[in-house]
Amino acid sequence: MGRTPPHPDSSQFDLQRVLEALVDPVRRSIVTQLDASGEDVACGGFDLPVSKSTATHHFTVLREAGLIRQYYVGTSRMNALRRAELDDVFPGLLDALVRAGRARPGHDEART
Amino acid sequence: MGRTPPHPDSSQFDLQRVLEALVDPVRRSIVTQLDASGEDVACGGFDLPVSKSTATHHFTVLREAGLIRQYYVGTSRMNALRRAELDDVFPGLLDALVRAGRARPGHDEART
DNA sequence: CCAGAAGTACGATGGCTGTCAAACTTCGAT
DNA sequence: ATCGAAGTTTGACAGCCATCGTACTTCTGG
Repeated sequence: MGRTPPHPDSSQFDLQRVLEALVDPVRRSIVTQLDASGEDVACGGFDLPVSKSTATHHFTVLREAGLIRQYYVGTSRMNALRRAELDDVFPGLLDALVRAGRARPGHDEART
Repeated sequence: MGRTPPHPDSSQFDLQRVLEALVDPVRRSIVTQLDASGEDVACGGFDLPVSKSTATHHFTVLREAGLIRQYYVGTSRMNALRRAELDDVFPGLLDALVRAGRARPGHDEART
């Protein structure tokens, strides 16, 4: 299992899938935190209001939609935002969402 | 019933709600068609792969999220994209989505 | 070698929501 | 005053998906 899980190529990105991934507040929070941090972040490094197993599920959905890239470092699973590829395929989308999340108090940013 | 139904003020727009509205392919198709047409369109003027009652449901969701404005003309219910207000509150979001829908073959544009 | 940390896998469950058909309401023409 | 067109309402139903706990796997540090 240790090895890197399957990631879609950017040529396979699908808008429907991406939106389904981003419509969940927890997942959007992950993307937002990742974007804000500017660095890759381990699963445990996020502030999420759900159990570990649920978090795993969300990371999987994000990965399969092509939003993040995951790789292992020791026992930690690191997560990287696939910004360049996303911007290439869906120009402006990520930025608009991140901006929107910042502007509106919204249900983003989990826990304190 | 004839009278205009309740519409949220742009100050009440909520990102979560907007995304929940736009994640459905049928609803996104409505928005896309509305954007492409440039004019207000009656409910019956859309090309949708669902029954009338389901369509009514989708229009309601879009209206309550603030994406469209609805008003009656005779027995027809007209739909207008609230573009300016949306652009104001969520800059770039609508454009990014419409562009993305055009670029990727995707599940948008219903029927032929 | 062992304990613990970091995740994953696996069911199970509950709630939401997209879908439809059928009956009803309104408005416009004829 | 009637018929049809355009939507709405209501209720039912099915499928999906976010969530959790528990058990399991792996890797690291002592």
